[in-house]
Amino acid sequence: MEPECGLALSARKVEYIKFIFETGGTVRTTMIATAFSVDPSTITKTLAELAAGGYIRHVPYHGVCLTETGERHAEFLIKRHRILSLMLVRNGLLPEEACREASQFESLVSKKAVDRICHFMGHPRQGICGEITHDNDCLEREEGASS
Amino acid sequence: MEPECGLALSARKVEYIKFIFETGGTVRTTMIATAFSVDPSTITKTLAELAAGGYIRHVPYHGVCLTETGERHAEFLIKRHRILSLMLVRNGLLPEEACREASQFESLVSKKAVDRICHFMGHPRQGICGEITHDNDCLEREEGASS
DNA sequence: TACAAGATTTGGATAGACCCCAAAAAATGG
DNA sequence: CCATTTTTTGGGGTCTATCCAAATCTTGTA
Repeated sequence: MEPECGLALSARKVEYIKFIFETGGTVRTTMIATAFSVDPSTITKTLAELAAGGYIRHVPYHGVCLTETGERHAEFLIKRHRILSLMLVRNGLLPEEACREASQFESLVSKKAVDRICHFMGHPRQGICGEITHDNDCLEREEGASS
Repeated sequence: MEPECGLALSARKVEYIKFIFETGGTVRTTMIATAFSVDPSTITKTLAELAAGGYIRHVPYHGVCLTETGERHAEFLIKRHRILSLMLVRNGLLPEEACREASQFESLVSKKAVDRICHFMGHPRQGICGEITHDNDCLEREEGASS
C-alpha cells in the first residue's frame, strides 16, 4: 500500500473538494462557479476530472456529491488547511494572513508532513478557521508505527 | 511603491535563480541542465524569461549571471527557503523532510509572511541547510513601521 | 402539457508553464 | 581551420485552468 502523500489534487481541485464538502449534500455547478467567480463550463470540466478520480459522483444537470473516498479526502484537505494555518499563526502570522497563505500553498504539503506537525502541536482541536478533527490514521503513529 | 510580495517567480524559476546564486559568477546552460536533469534547450528558454524579467544577464553561448536585482532577489529566495525549513523543523519535521517540503511550496509564500515568521523566530542565524542572513528590509518592521 | 427561461454541458480555443527532439549556429581546442 | 562540444532555434507536446458560443436538459407555469 502506497503511503498516500496527499498531493494528488491540484490547488484548484482542492478548493473545489473542500467547498463541496463544506456545502454538504448535492452541490450544483452554478453554486461552485459563483463561489469561485469562474465560468460554469470550467466547473463542469473540472468536475468531470474529479469524478474520474473517484472523488465525486456527478449526475449531469443535477449536481455532484462526494463519494466515500472523496469525503475522507476532503476531511484530510480541511485538516491540512487548518493545521497549516494554525502553525502559521503560532509562528507569527495574523489569523487572516495565515488562512490566506495556507490556502496558497497547502496543496503542496504532504500528508506525512501534516501528520508530523499535527503531532508536534499536540493534535489541537481548535483551529483558527474551524475545529480540527483527528482520525486514527493520524494518531496511530503515536504508538511506534514503522515510518 | 508596491509591497513586493515575492511571488513573481514560478517554482522552477526560483530553483534556477537559487542555483545560479549559489553557484556564483557566470553559470553555463549545461551546468543548470545537468543539475536539474532537464534538456539544455529548456534551460535556454527559461533563462530568456528570467533575463526578460531583469533577474539575469544572459550572454548567448557564454552563460548567465545575476543582475543586481537578481542577486537581491536570490538572497530573499534563499532566506525564504531557510526560514520555512527551519519553521518546519521547529514544528516537528526532520531536517531533510523540512527542506524537501519547503522546496515544494516556498514559491507560494509571500515575503510578508516570511518576514513575520522570521521575526517570530527571533531572526535566527542558523538554518538547517545554511546560514540565514537578515537585511534592513526584514528588520525595519521591528521599530514600528506602517504595515 | 407544452414552452420559455434558466441551468448545465459540449465543443472549440487560448494561455502559461514545462519539457523534449532535431537541426542550425557558435565557440574552442588542437 | 576544422572537428567536437555547447548552446540556441524551431517545432511539438502535455497539463491545468479558463472563456465563449451553441446545444441540451430541467422546470415552473400558463
